[in-house]
Amino acid sequence: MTTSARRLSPDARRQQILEAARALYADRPYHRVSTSEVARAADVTRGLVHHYFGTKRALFLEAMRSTVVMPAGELPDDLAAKPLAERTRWTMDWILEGAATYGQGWVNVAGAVSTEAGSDLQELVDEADDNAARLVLDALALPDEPQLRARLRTVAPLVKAACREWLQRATLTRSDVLDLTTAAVLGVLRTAGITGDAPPRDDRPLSEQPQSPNEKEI
Amino acid sequence: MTTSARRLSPDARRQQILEAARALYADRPYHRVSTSEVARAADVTRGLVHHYFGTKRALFLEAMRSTVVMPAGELPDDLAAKPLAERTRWTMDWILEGAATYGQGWVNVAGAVSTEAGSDLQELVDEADDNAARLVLDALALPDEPQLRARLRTVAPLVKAACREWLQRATLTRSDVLDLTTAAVLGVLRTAGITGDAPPRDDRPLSEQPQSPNEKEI
DNA sequence: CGAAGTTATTGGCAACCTGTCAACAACGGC
DNA sequence: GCCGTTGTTGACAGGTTGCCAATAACTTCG
Repeated sequence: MTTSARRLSPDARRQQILEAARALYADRPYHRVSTSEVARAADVTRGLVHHYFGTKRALFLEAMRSTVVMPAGELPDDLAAKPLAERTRWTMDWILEGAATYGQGWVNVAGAVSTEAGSDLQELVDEADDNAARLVLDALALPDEPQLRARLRTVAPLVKAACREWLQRATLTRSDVLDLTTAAVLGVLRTAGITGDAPPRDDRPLSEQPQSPNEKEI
Repeated sequence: MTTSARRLSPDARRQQILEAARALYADRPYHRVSTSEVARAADVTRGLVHHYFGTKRALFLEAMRSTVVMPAGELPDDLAAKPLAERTRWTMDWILEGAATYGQGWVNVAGAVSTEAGSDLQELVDEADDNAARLVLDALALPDEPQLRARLRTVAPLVKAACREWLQRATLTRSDVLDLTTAAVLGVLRTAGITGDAPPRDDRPLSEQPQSPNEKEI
């Protein structure tokens, strides 16, 4: 309840409004929170909200950005020598730890509905997933090749879905999710020729699998 | 331009309006399509739209439901005898085939942004993912246990993300996605103790993996 | 210390949107 | 052809967004 009848530094005001918006969007979706409400919650005029953020959508996006990004803690770096499987498991455990504490927002924001391809929200979530992928690559001491990162990006939504099954539906336990996500990451990495403890020579586990039914390229 | 000045059967009108809504929502998000526009596109009055669907949100959800559901084609059932890995690969290939043709909508609808936990859209997407999971279980001739289905539900968003990487970003090829999703499904199944009857080159299961760092139950 | 300049903040205006309802008119049955 | 049924319309009320000129708070300078 900061007394806010008077003048404030632009940064402070922005922050104050953003905080109010975050709180409101935390339990109601976009189209059910009006700028008037945000303004009232921040104890300012509606005009001021538009003065700082221009449009309601911009405010929403900026409010979301802070909850979507993975909370970057520091992971133990003493596991550089351990085998890939173990490193992966540690990393996933570390991510789950973050999801359980900070990640209410990160888990809930599962993606974007936006048949429109270049949606603003889609971009935001994609950015967050890309960050998560890069983060995992770094934790596993793997090279940051774009193709490899693309593969890991696809795992991010799986992790989020698994966390929802665990935290919201309680259909899976924490160790279930740990097993699940670890297996997924390792499986995906293996398709990129990364098997960890095996020598860098790609032993192509999928190569000996049956031919695809309708194998059209691209 | 169907002449629609005159009376129509309720079903026909509903369908007509729904189609118009689908077309509009196909390239613009919810909050940027007004009911007036839908009405104009359907060549009816705005009042009629509300008469049939009550609220704009209801119209939106009903329009989405048709694009979110996986197009259920028939899969070849002559692979009952083949090993699990091959069955999985066939199934994923079949899903990718559907995604490439019908699934523009299914792929784009990646999830729901809705910090609000019980969002209507979230429910819709969850329902679709659950259907997909059940579908895969059926294709793989696996028992439909709730726990197993929960695990497979988490793979659905990964498949969608992979399809987006393939179809929209072109960062992965079709066979990349096929490898990726197959590996993910197999990995996830393995965590449920399903290794495929025969021991198929099951190199390193999770059993001999290192203990979890902070293994807190639930 | 007072005046002038900055600029954060306000209040209200205009356009739009959603949801509702009574009135109208097209169609089918008798 | 008349009449009841019902698909369809037009308009009204409340609420929302975006914008802008006016105002007032704070700072700086003479």
